[in-house]
Amino acid sequence: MHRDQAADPAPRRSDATRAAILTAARERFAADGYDRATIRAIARDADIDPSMVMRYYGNKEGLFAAATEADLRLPDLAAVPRDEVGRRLARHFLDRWEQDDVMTATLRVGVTNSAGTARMQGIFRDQLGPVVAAVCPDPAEAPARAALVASQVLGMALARYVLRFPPAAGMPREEVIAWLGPTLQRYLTGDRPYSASSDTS
Amino acid sequence: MHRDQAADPAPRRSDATRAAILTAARERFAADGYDRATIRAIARDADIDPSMVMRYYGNKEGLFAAATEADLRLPDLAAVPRDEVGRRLARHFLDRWEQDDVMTATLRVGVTNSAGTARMQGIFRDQLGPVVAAVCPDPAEAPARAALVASQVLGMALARYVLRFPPAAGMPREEVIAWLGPTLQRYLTGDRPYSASSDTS
DNA sequence: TACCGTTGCCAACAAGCGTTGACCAACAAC
DNA sequence: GTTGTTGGTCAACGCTTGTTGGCAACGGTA
Repeated sequence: MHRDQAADPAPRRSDATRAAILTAARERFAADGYDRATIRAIARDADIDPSMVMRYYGNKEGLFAAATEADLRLPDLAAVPRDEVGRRLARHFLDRWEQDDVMTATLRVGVTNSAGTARMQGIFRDQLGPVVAAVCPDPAEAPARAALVASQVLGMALARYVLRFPPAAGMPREEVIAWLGPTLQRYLTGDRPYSASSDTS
Repeated sequence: MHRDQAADPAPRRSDATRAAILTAARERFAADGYDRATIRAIARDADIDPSMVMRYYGNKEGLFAAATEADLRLPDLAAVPRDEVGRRLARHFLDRWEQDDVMTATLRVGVTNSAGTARMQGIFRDQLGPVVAAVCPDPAEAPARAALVASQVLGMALARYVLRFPPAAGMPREEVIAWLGPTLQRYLTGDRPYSASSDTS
Protein backbone atom coordinates (compact mmCIF):
# COMPACT_ATOMS: atom_id res chain seq x y z
CA MET A 1 0.00 0.00 0.00
CA HIS A 2 1.47 3.33 -1.04
CA ARG A 3 1.98 5.91 1.61
CA ASP A 4 0.03 8.54 -0.27
CA GLN A 5 -3.13 6.49 -0.62
CA ALA A 6 -3.54 5.35 2.94
CA ALA A 7 -5.43 6.98 5.79
CA ASP A 8 -2.69 9.56 5.92
CA PRO A 9 -3.20 11.83 2.93
CA ALA A 10 -0.13 13.48 1.53
CA PRO A 11 0.62 16.68 3.46
CA ARG A 12 0.18 19.72 1.27
CA ARG A 13 1.76 23.11 1.43
CA SER A 14 -1.73 24.63 1.68
CA ASP A 15 -2.80 22.71 4.76
CA ALA A 16 -2.47 25.78 6.96
CA THR A 17 -4.73 27.77 4.67
CA ARG A 18 -7.27 24.95 4.48
CA ALA A 19 -7.35 24.77 8.27
CA ALA A 20 -7.72 28.52 8.60
CA ILE A 21 -10.68 28.42 6.24
CA LEU A 22 -12.37 25.65 8.21
CA THR A 23 -11.87 27.43 11.52
CA ALA A 24 -13.25 30.69 10.17
CA ALA A 25 -16.13 28.84 8.55
CA ARG A 26 -17.10 27.12 11.80
CA GLU A 27 -17.06 30.41 13.67
CA ARG A 28 -19.14 32.15 11.06
CA PHE A 29 -21.64 29.33 10.65
CA ALA A 30 -21.98 29.09 14.43
CA ALA A 31 -22.45 32.83 14.83
CA ASP A 32 -24.52 33.70 11.76
CA GLY A 33 -26.18 30.61 10.30
CA TYR A 34 -25.88 29.40 6.74
CA ASP A 35 -27.09 32.35 4.70
CA ARG A 36 -25.48 35.17 6.65
CA ALA A 37 -22.16 33.34 6.84
CA THR A 38 -20.94 34.53 3.45
CA ILE A 39 -17.94 33.08 1.72
CA ARG A 40 -16.53 36.56 1.45
CA ALA A 41 -16.74 37.07 5.21
CA ILE A 42 -15.20 33.69 5.92
CA ALA A 43 -12.36 34.42 3.51
CA ARG A 44 -11.81 37.79 5.14
CA ASP A 45 -11.55 36.13 8.56
CA ALA A 46 -9.05 33.62 7.19
CA ASP A 47 -7.08 36.39 5.42
CA ILE A 48 -7.31 34.85 1.99
CA ASP A 49 -9.21 35.38 -1.24
CA PRO A 50 -12.79 34.11 -1.56
CA SER A 51 -11.84 32.14 -4.65
CA MET A 52 -9.57 29.94 -2.54
CA VAL A 53 -12.58 28.66 -0.68
CA MET A 54 -14.09 27.59 -3.98
CA ARG A 55 -10.89 25.94 -5.11
CA TYR A 56 -10.47 23.86 -1.97
CA TYR A 57 -14.08 23.05 -1.13
CA GLY A 58 -15.91 23.26 -4.45
CA ASN A 59 -18.81 25.39 -3.35
CA LYS A 60 -20.51 26.69 -0.24
CA GLU A 61 -22.28 23.42 0.50
CA GLY A 62 -18.98 21.56 0.27
CA LEU A 63 -17.43 24.01 2.69
CA PHE A 64 -20.28 23.51 5.11
CA ALA A 65 -19.98 19.75 4.83
CA ALA A 66 -16.26 19.90 5.55
CA ALA A 67 -16.62 22.41 8.39
CA THR A 68 -19.28 20.48 10.25
CA GLU A 69 -18.09 16.91 10.22
CA ALA A 70 -19.61 16.63 13.63
CA ASP A 71 -18.54 13.80 15.87
CA LEU A 72 -20.46 13.62 19.13
CA ARG A 73 -17.57 11.57 20.58
CA LEU A 74 -20.03 9.69 22.73
CA PRO A 75 -18.57 7.53 25.51
CA ASP A 76 -19.36 3.86 25.86
CA LEU A 77 -22.30 3.94 28.22
CA ALA A 78 -22.10 0.19 28.78
CA ALA A 79 -19.05 0.86 30.94
CA VAL A 80 -20.98 3.31 33.14
CA PRO A 81 -23.09 2.27 36.15
CA ARG A 82 -26.65 1.87 34.89
CA ASP A 83 -28.10 4.53 37.17
CA GLU A 84 -25.54 7.14 36.22
CA VAL A 85 -25.86 7.12 32.43
CA GLY A 86 -28.17 10.16 32.52
CA ARG A 87 -25.79 12.39 34.44
CA ARG A 88 -22.88 11.09 32.46
CA LEU A 89 -24.54 11.88 29.16
CA ALA A 90 -25.64 15.33 30.30
CA ARG A 91 -22.09 16.14 31.30
CA HIS A 92 -20.69 14.81 28.06
CA PHE A 93 -22.99 16.88 25.87
CA LEU A 94 -22.22 20.04 27.83
CA ASP A 95 -18.51 19.34 27.38
CA ARG A 96 -18.92 18.61 23.73
CA TRP A 97 -20.82 21.80 23.09
CA GLU A 98 -18.31 24.02 24.85
CA GLN A 99 -15.35 22.28 23.28
CA ASP A 100 -15.55 23.98 19.89
CA ASP A 101 -17.96 25.66 17.48
CA VAL A 102 -18.84 22.61 15.43
CA MET A 103 -21.97 21.65 17.36
CA THR A 104 -23.34 25.18 17.49
CA ALA A 105 -22.62 25.66 13.81
CA THR A 106 -24.34 22.42 12.91
CA LEU A 107 -27.37 23.25 15.02
CA ARG A 108 -27.72 26.73 13.63
CA VAL A 109 -27.40 25.65 10.04
CA GLY A 110 -29.64 22.64 10.64
CA VAL A 111 -32.47 25.03 11.32
CA THR A 112 -32.18 27.07 8.12
CA ASN A 113 -30.68 24.80 5.52
CA SER A 114 -32.07 21.52 4.26
CA ALA A 115 -28.64 19.97 3.91
CA GLY A 116 -28.02 20.99 7.49
CA THR A 117 -31.25 19.37 8.60
CA ALA A 118 -30.26 16.13 6.95
CA ARG A 119 -26.85 16.27 8.59
CA MET A 120 -28.36 16.83 12.00
CA GLN A 121 -30.69 13.88 11.52
CA GLY A 122 -27.80 11.67 10.48
CA ILE A 123 -25.63 12.62 13.43
CA PHE A 124 -28.23 11.76 16.03
CA ARG A 125 -29.47 8.67 14.23
CA ASP A 126 -26.06 7.13 13.58
CA GLN A 127 -24.17 8.22 16.67
CA LEU A 128 -26.70 8.59 19.46
CA GLY A 129 -29.00 5.79 18.29
CA PRO A 130 -26.62 2.86 18.89
CA VAL A 131 -25.48 4.18 22.25
CA VAL A 132 -29.05 4.47 23.43
CA ALA A 133 -29.88 1.03 22.10
CA ALA A 134 -27.09 -0.38 24.26
CA VAL A 135 -28.52 0.87 27.53
CA CYS A 136 -32.28 0.99 27.10
CA PRO A 137 -34.44 -1.96 28.17
CA ASP A 138 -36.05 -2.75 24.81
CA PRO A 139 -33.94 -2.08 21.68
CA ALA A 140 -37.12 -1.51 19.69
CA GLU A 141 -37.73 1.59 21.78
CA ALA A 142 -34.25 2.97 21.09
CA PRO A 143 -35.16 5.41 18.29
CA ALA A 144 -37.96 7.00 20.32
CA ARG A 145 -35.79 7.22 23.45
CA ALA A 146 -32.92 8.67 21.43
CA ALA A 147 -35.26 11.30 20.02
CA LEU A 148 -36.35 12.27 23.52
CA VAL A 149 -32.75 12.55 24.67
CA ALA A 150 -31.97 14.61 21.59
CA SER A 151 -34.89 16.91 22.26
CA GLN A 152 -33.69 17.78 25.77
CA VAL A 153 -30.04 18.06 24.81
CA LEU A 154 -30.70 20.21 21.76
CA GLY A 155 -33.23 22.28 23.65
CA MET A 156 -30.73 23.14 26.35
CA ALA A 157 -28.09 23.89 23.73
CA LEU A 158 -30.57 26.15 22.00
CA ALA A 159 -31.51 28.02 25.15
CA ARG A 160 -27.96 28.25 26.46
CA TYR A 161 -25.73 28.77 23.43
CA VAL A 162 -27.94 30.05 20.62
CA LEU A 163 -30.86 31.99 22.07
CA ARG A 164 -28.84 32.77 25.19
CA PHE A 165 -31.74 32.92 27.61
CA PRO A 166 -30.04 34.65 30.56
CA PRO A 167 -31.10 32.09 33.21
CA ALA A 168 -29.98 29.20 30.98
CA ALA A 169 -26.77 30.82 29.78
CA GLY A 170 -25.80 31.84 33.29
CA MET A 171 -26.64 28.60 35.04
CA PRO A 172 -23.54 26.86 36.43
CA ARG A 173 -22.47 23.74 34.57
CA GLU A 174 -23.01 21.47 37.53
CA GLU A 175 -26.52 22.74 38.08
CA VAL A 176 -27.45 22.10 34.46
CA ILE A 177 -26.10 18.57 34.80
CA ALA A 178 -27.99 18.03 38.05
CA TRP A 179 -31.27 19.07 36.42
CA LEU A 180 -30.83 17.33 33.08
CA GLY A 181 -29.25 14.14 34.40
CA PRO A 182 -32.44 12.63 35.85
CA THR A 183 -34.40 13.65 32.75
CA LEU A 184 -32.02 11.85 30.43
CA GLN A 185 -31.86 8.91 32.84
CA ARG A 186 -35.62 8.47 32.61
CA TYR A 187 -35.64 8.86 28.82
CA LEU A 188 -32.91 6.23 28.57
CA THR A 189 -33.87 3.60 31.14
CA GLY A 190 -37.22 4.62 32.65
CA ASP A 191 -40.43 2.70 32.17
CA ARG A 192 -42.37 3.59 29.08
CA PRO A 193 -45.08 5.84 30.49
CA TYR A 194 -48.76 5.03 30.21
CA SER A 195 -50.18 7.06 27.36
CA ALA A 196 -53.73 6.00 26.59
CA SER A 197 -55.30 8.37 24.08
CA SER A 198 -58.43 8.60 26.26
CA ASP A 199 -56.39 10.39 28.89
CA THR A 200 -57.60 13.98 28.88
CA SER A 201 -56.12 15.39 32.07
CA MET B 1 -62.37 59.88 22.72
CA HIS B 2 -62.71 59.59 18.98
CA ARG B 3 -63.67 56.29 17.55
CA ASP B 4 -60.64 56.21 15.29
CA GLN B 5 -58.15 56.57 18.10
CA ALA B 6 -59.44 53.88 20.39
CA ALA B 7 -58.46 50.21 20.60
CA ASP B 8 -60.47 49.61 17.45
CA PRO B 9 -58.54 51.14 14.58
CA ALA B 10 -60.52 52.33 11.61
CA PRO B 11 -61.17 49.46 9.20
CA ARG B 12 -59.37 49.97 5.93
CA ARG B 13 -60.16 48.76 2.48
CA SER B 14 -56.74 47.09 2.41
CA ASP B 15 -57.29 44.93 5.48
CA ALA B 16 -57.73 41.80 3.39
CA THR B 17 -54.43 42.43 1.65
CA ARG B 18 -52.66 43.13 4.90
CA ALA B 19 -53.96 39.87 6.35
CA ALA B 20 -52.95 37.92 3.25
CA ILE B 21 -49.44 39.31 3.55
CA LEU B 22 -49.20 38.33 7.21
CA THR B 23 -50.43 34.79 6.54
CA ALA B 24 -48.02 34.30 3.68
CA ALA B 25 -45.20 35.79 5.75
CA ARG B 26 -45.83 33.41 8.64
CA GLU B 27 -45.80 30.40 6.34
CA ARG B 28 -42.62 31.49 4.64
CA PHE B 29 -40.80 32.41 7.84
CA ALA B 30 -41.85 29.10 9.39
CA ALA B 31 -40.77 27.08 6.36
CA ASP B 32 -37.65 28.93 5.27
CA GLY B 33 -36.29 31.06 8.10
CA TYR B 34 -35.58 34.77 7.94
CA ASP B 35 -33.12 35.09 5.08
CA ARG B 36 -34.65 32.60 2.66
CA ALA B 37 -38.13 33.97 3.19
CA THR B 38 -37.81 36.75 0.62
CA ILE B 39 -40.26 39.60 0.37
CA ARG B 40 -40.75 38.71 -3.28
CA ALA B 41 -41.75 35.17 -2.44
CA ILE B 42 -44.11 36.31 0.30
CA ALA B 43 -45.71 38.82 -2.08
CA ARG B 44 -46.08 36.13 -4.72
CA ASP B 45 -47.86 33.87 -2.21
CA ALA B 46 -50.17 36.71 -1.25
CA ASP B 47 -50.76 37.61 -4.91
CA ILE B 48 -49.68 41.20 -4.61
CA ASP B 49 -46.71 43.34 -5.52
CA PRO B 50 -43.58 43.30 -3.32
CA SER B 51 -43.78 47.06 -2.92
CA MET B 52 -47.06 46.66 -1.04
CA VAL B 53 -45.25 44.82 1.70
CA MET B 54 -42.94 47.78 2.09
CA ARG B 55 -45.80 50.24 2.12
CA TYR B 56 -47.72 48.44 4.85
CA TYR B 57 -44.90 47.16 7.03
CA GLY B 58 -42.03 49.55 6.36
CA ASN B 59 -39.31 46.99 5.83
CA LYS B 60 -38.59 43.32 6.26
CA GLU B 61 -37.94 43.57 9.99
CA GLY B 62 -41.25 45.34 10.45
CA LEU B 63 -43.00 42.59 8.56
CA PHE B 64 -41.37 39.98 10.75
CA ALA B 65 -42.35 41.86 13.89
CA ALA B 66 -45.96 42.06 12.74
CA ALA B 67 -46.09 38.44 11.57
CA THR B 68 -44.74 36.93 14.77
CA GLU B 69 -46.59 38.67 17.55
CA ALA B 70 -46.45 35.39 19.38
CA ASP B 71 -48.82 34.78 22.24
CA LEU B 72 -48.20 31.52 24.08
CA ARG B 73 -51.80 31.71 25.40
CA LEU B 74 -50.69 30.02 28.58
CA PRO B 75 -53.44 28.74 30.88
CA ASP B 76 -53.65 29.74 34.53
CA LEU B 77 -51.74 26.94 36.19
CA ALA B 78 -52.95 28.00 39.63
CA ALA B 79 -56.32 26.49 38.67
CA VAL B 80 -54.74 23.12 37.87
CA PRO B 81 -54.05 20.39 40.47
CA ARG B 82 -50.47 20.86 41.60
CA ASP B 83 -49.30 17.43 40.45
CA GLU B 84 -50.74 17.81 36.97
CA VAL B 85 -49.20 21.11 35.89
CA GLY B 86 -46.44 19.29 34.01
CA ARG B 87 -48.76 17.22 31.83
CA ARG B 88 -51.06 20.14 31.37
CA LEU B 89 -48.24 22.40 30.19
CA ALA B 90 -46.85 19.74 27.86
CA ARG B 91 -50.25 19.31 26.27
CA HIS B 92 -50.74 23.04 25.93
CA PHE B 93 -47.43 23.64 24.18
CA LEU B 94 -48.08 20.82 21.75
CA ASP B 95 -51.48 22.31 20.97
CA ARG B 96 -50.05 25.77 20.60
CA TRP B 97 -47.39 24.62 18.22
CA GLU B 98 -49.77 22.74 15.96
CA GLN B 99 -52.34 25.50 16.00
CA ASP B 100 -50.67 27.79 13.50
CA ASP B 101 -47.28 28.69 12.04
CA VAL B 102 -46.45 31.54 14.39
CA MET B 103 -44.46 29.51 16.90
CA THR B 104 -42.46 27.65 14.29
CA ALA B 105 -41.78 30.88 12.44
CA THR B 106 -40.62 32.59 15.61
CA LEU B 107 -38.39 29.68 16.56
CA ARG B 108 -36.82 29.42 13.15
CA VAL B 109 -36.14 33.12 12.87
CA GLY B 110 -34.98 33.26 16.48
CA VAL B 111 -32.08 31.05 15.56
CA THR B 112 -30.78 33.09 12.62
CA ASN B 113 -31.80 36.66 13.26
CA SER B 114 -30.81 38.80 16.22
CA ALA B 115 -34.18 40.54 16.33
CA GLY B 116 -35.74 37.09 16.39
CA THR B 117 -33.51 36.04 19.26
CA ALA B 118 -34.59 39.06 21.25
CA ARG B 119 -38.23 38.34 20.51
CA MET B 120 -37.87 34.74 21.62
CA GLN B 121 -36.24 35.83 24.87
CA GLY B 122 -39.03 38.30 25.52
CA ILE B 123 -41.79 35.78 24.90
CA PHE B 124 -40.48 33.24 27.35
CA ARG B 125 -39.44 35.78 29.94
CA ASP B 126 -42.67 37.78 29.95
CA GLN B 127 -45.20 35.02 29.35
CA LEU B 128 -43.74 31.81 30.76
CA GLY B 129 -41.89 33.46 33.62
CA PRO B 130 -44.91 34.66 35.62
CA VAL B 131 -46.80 31.41 35.13
CA VAL B 132 -43.86 29.42 36.45
CA ALA B 133 -43.44 31.82 39.38
CA ALA B 134 -47.04 31.09 40.37
CA VAL B 135 -46.52 27.36 40.79
CA CYS B 136 -42.92 26.84 41.79
CA PRO B 137 -41.94 26.58 45.46
CA ASP B 138 -39.55 29.52 45.65
CA PRO B 139 -40.26 32.51 43.37
CA ALA B 140 -36.57 33.33 43.31
CA GLU B 141 -36.02 30.09 41.41
CA ALA B 142 -38.65 30.94 38.81
CA PRO B 143 -36.33 32.22 36.06
CA ALA B 144 -34.12 29.16 36.22
CA ARG B 145 -37.09 26.79 36.29
CA ALA B 146 -38.70 28.64 33.40
CA ALA B 147 -35.52 28.30 31.41
CA LEU B 148 -35.47 24.56 32.03
CA VAL B 149 -39.09 24.24 30.92
CA ALA B 150 -38.31 26.33 27.85
CA SER B 151 -35.33 24.14 27.01
CA GLN B 152 -37.42 20.96 26.95
CA VAL B 153 -40.38 22.51 25.17
CA LEU B 154 -38.25 24.21 22.53
CA GLY B 155 -36.11 21.13 22.14
CA MET B 156 -39.10 18.95 21.38
CA ALA B 157 -40.48 21.57 18.99
CA LEU B 158 -37.11 21.65 17.28
CA ALA B 159 -36.88 17.89 16.93
CA ARG B 160 -40.50 17.42 15.94
CA TYR B 161 -41.42 20.41 13.78
CA VAL B 162 -38.17 21.88 12.49
CA LEU B 163 -35.54 19.17 12.22
CA ARG B 164 -38.25 16.52 11.84
CA PHE B 165 -36.39 13.66 13.46
CA PRO B 166 -38.52 10.73 12.28
CA PRO B 167 -39.03 9.18 15.74
CA ALA B 168 -39.97 12.55 17.22
CA ALA B 169 -42.12 13.70 14.33
CA GLY B 170 -43.96 10.38 14.20
CA MET B 171 -44.51 9.95 17.92
CA PRO B 172 -48.20 10.12 18.87
CA ARG B 173 -49.25 13.29 20.68
CA GLU B 174 -50.27 11.43 23.81
CA GLU B 175 -46.96 9.64 24.04
CA VAL B 176 -45.05 12.92 23.78
CA ILE B 177 -47.19 14.34 26.56
CA ALA B 178 -46.67 11.24 28.71
CA TRP B 179 -42.90 11.50 28.36
CA LEU B 180 -42.57 15.29 28.71
CA GLY B 181 -45.18 15.76 31.43
CA PRO B 182 -43.08 14.35 34.29
CA THR B 183 -40.03 16.25 33.07
CA LEU B 184 -41.84 19.58 33.13
CA GLN B 185 -43.44 18.67 36.45
CA ARG B 186 -40.03 18.17 38.02
CA TYR B 187 -38.66 21.37 36.49
CA LEU B 188 -41.66 23.29 37.83
CA THR B 189 -42.22 21.85 41.29
CA GLY B 190 -39.47 19.33 42.00
CA ASP B 191 -36.78 19.79 44.62
CA ARG B 192 -33.77 21.75 43.52
CA PRO B 193 -31.25 18.97 42.88
CA TYR B 194 -27.97 18.74 44.73
CA SER B 195 -25.26 20.14 42.52
CA ALA B 196 -22.04 20.53 44.45
CA SER B 197 -19.21 21.42 42.10
CA SER B 198 -17.04 18.72 43.69
CA ASP B 199 -19.37 16.11 42.21
CA THR B 200 -17.45 14.45 39.43
CA SER B 201 -19.52 11.37 38.71
C1' DT C 1 -68.61 66.99 -11.64
C1' DA C 2 -64.26 67.72 -9.55
C1' DC C 3 -61.31 66.47 -5.93
C1' DC C 4 -58.11 63.84 -2.95
C1' DG C 5 -56.48 60.09 -0.22
C1' DT C 6 -55.98 55.14 -0.78
C1' DT C 7 -54.72 50.96 -3.23
C1' DG C 8 -52.06 48.78 -6.40
C1' DC C 9 -48.60 47.79 -10.29
C1' DC C 10 -44.40 48.61 -12.78
C1' DA C 11 -39.66 49.51 -13.59
C1' DA C 12 -35.63 50.49 -11.73
C1' DC C 13 -31.86 51.15 -8.37
C1' DA C 14 -27.59 49.92 -5.50
C1' DA C 15 -25.65 46.39 -3.04
C1' DG C 16 -24.35 41.93 -2.05
C1' DC C 17 -24.14 37.19 -3.25
C1' DG C 18 -21.80 32.64 -5.17
C1' DT C 19 -18.98 31.61 -8.66
C1' DT C 20 -15.55 31.74 -12.64
C1' DG C 21 -11.39 32.25 -15.37
C1' DA C 22 -7.24 34.75 -16.43
C1' DC C 23 -3.05 35.76 -14.52
C1' DC C 24 1.31 35.90 -11.50
C1' DA C 25 4.81 33.89 -7.97
C1' DA C 26 6.95 30.21 -5.74
C1' DC C 27 8.55 25.74 -5.69
C1' DA C 28 10.01 20.75 -7.42
C1' DA C 29 11.73 17.68 -11.03
C1' DC C 30 14.59 16.71 -14.55
C1' DG D 1 17.63 26.36 -16.71
C1' DT D 2 13.59 24.92 -18.26
C1' DT D 3 9.19 23.03 -17.32
C1' DG D 4 5.03 21.68 -14.92
C1' DT D 5 2.52 21.88 -10.63
C1' DT D 6 0.72 24.23 -6.84
C1' DG D 7 -0.72 28.40 -3.96
C1' DG D 8 -2.63 32.65 -4.31
C1' DT D 9 -4.65 37.36 -6.20
C1' DC D 10 -7.65 40.15 -9.09
C1' DA D 11 -11.46 41.59 -11.69
C1' DA D 12 -15.50 40.42 -13.40
C1' DC D 13 -19.95 37.68 -14.52
C1' DG D 14 -24.90 36.89 -13.75
C1' DC D 15 -28.23 36.81 -10.40
C1' DT D 16 -31.11 37.92 -6.41
C1' DT D 17 -32.06 40.84 -2.74
C1' DG D 18 -34.41 44.86 -0.16
C1' DT D 19 -36.00 49.06 -1.30
C1' DT D 20 -37.76 53.32 -3.90
C1' DG D 21 -40.45 56.54 -6.70
C1' DG D 22 -43.59 57.34 -10.40
C1' DC D 23 -48.03 56.57 -12.22
C1' DA D 24 -52.71 54.64 -13.13
C1' DA D 25 -57.19 53.23 -11.28
C1' DC D 26 -60.61 53.37 -7.60
C1' DG D 27 -63.92 55.37 -4.01
C1' DG D 28 -65.91 58.27 -1.12
C1' DT D 29 -67.01 63.59 -0.36
C1' DA D 30 -68.45 68.09 -1.56
